[in-house]
Amino acid sequence: MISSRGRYALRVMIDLARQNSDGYVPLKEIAERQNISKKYLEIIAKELVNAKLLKGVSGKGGGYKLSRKPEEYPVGEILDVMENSMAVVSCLENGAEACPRAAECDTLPMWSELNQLIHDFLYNKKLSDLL
Amino acid sequence: MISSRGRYALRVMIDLARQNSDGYVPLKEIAERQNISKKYLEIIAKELVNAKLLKGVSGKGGGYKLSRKPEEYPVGEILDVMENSMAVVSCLENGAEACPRAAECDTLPMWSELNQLIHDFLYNKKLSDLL
DNA sequence: ATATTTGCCTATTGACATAGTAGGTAGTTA
DNA sequence: TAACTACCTACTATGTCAATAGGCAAATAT
Repeated sequence: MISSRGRYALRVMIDLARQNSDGYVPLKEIAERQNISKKYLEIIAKELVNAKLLKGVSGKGGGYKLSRKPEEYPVGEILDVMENSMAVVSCLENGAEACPRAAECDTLPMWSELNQLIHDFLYNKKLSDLL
Repeated sequence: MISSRGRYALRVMIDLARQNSDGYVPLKEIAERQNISKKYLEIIAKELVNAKLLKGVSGKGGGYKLSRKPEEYPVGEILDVMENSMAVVSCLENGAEACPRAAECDTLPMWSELNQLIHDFLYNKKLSDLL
């Protein structure tokens, strides 16, 4: 299940893509347009900056802007930054310890297949497809 | 993310399908074979009985058995019983209150599409495919 | 009848993630 | 120097998940 953080992050990215100004857009404006608590969006924006998906500049005239063109953001990448894990089962999480039952597990192939299906869907979909 | 409850439920169903006896299989045996706490499996088995996926009989000689043939259990149905929600976003949950932003939501079509993809995958896959 | 087996019911615990709030610090421009 | 803006740390409330514990009820074998 995609959390609020992930969904909000997507809305911030969409909002920024729509402003398509070369300048920086303050979070206050985004929060008002999207009707989301600015305080909460700060957490989200910070993580997007850490992951280099956004550029942030402090001070008067500062704010956030996209660091790439909208066509170059896979939706899945944005969600991966925000979500704790996008894997369908915990044993397929990135960095999970190898399951001792893996070789005999009757369901692992199914989970892998589903995981791939979701991954492909979300990485083929681009931010520009949501504008 | 599929929880332990969902994964364990699937293992119980697979185990029962493999015993293919007409009699009832006590949970104690399943718990030992699958190496899962019997107490915890009781919770899971109860829910499967409530949903009519299993038949349970108390007393000596009692236990559980499948109420259909393995080919007639979609994996998705088993998981739906155990998981709180299988929807990718909360606004698509069964019985969710209608989101006021639905008409203008830029991401809803994508979530619906992904939701359908997952649903189809899990309902086309049958318990018999996991044996 | 009675003991044994087995499912079922209620309650509780600890751990963890999520959603959100609050207040303050530091950087940048006018 | 004033105003604005991102960023940092900490806290709280709520909910879900995984698992345990003890006892009751049903059904059978002896």
